Amino acid sequence: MITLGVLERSVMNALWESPDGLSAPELGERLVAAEAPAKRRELATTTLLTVLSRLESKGFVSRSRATRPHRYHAVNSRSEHTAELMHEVLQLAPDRDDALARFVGSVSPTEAETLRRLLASRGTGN
Amino acid sequence: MITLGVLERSVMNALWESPDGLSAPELGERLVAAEAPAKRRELATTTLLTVLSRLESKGFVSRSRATRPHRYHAVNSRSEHTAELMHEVLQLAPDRDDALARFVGSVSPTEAETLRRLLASRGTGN
DNA sequence: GAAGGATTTCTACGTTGTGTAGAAGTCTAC
DNA sequence: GTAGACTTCTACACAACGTAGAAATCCTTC
Repeated sequence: MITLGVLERSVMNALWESPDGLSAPELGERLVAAEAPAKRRELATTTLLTVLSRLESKGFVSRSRATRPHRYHAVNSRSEHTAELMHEVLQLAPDRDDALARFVGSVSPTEAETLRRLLASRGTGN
Repeated sequence: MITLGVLERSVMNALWESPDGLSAPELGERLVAAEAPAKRRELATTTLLTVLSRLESKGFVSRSRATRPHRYHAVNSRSEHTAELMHEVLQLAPDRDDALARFVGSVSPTEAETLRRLLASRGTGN
């Protein structure tokens, strides 16, 4: 399964919260700001560029070369990403229905309600 | 997130399909049998023991030292494991409801039906 | 249109997780 | 108590990730 390292995840989080995308230097600012003051630390811009390139290869990030500090965007929203991951996980199980049952059995009542509403608005599917 | 390597996953699959657990040599047999004939290949028993130990550290496997070839059991069923993973993924998203919505939006009609049935039998939750 | 600084790409190294298994140690049946 | 089965220890290769300097490229300005 495609998984992300801790820095990669921070980067994605920053991008997900920036609808207009970010340049590498802007990204740097966001990341320091997001860190707990105790362990704030600068990351070299080249470091971020490397990570962004890798995320681009993985298909999580797209880059616009139009402007000079290139701008990077998250390809999918965080919700889409999460949903996709959940599907990947589910796909790995041969006993999908059973897994779904376990999953539903362990969601919070609030989430169960959300699910019900969503399924209702989806139509019966039959 | 806790993720498994490809051999680790094969091992877990074998264990999930063996309610009575497996010893390392038994596990070896299962694994060769499960491989496509083209690339069948023996794994040294020590290799399997290493992997099993690591899985034990990760909490996925328990071992019984009562008998001499130790017996290894999966701690959780595959469905439980899958459901747990799905929860982990969901937990990482700050916008859980949104992620759930995306998820539900992309399940197959059959799965949607399954979900409805499961949610119905769960009670309203209110 | 050449120079200089900003930006990106290339290259590289340390660390960690996983696959792999031999060597060394331990246990049990005889 | 010893041989052989079994386990633990140790080790190495390889990939992914974090990290960043060196080298190359690209605008801007003179």
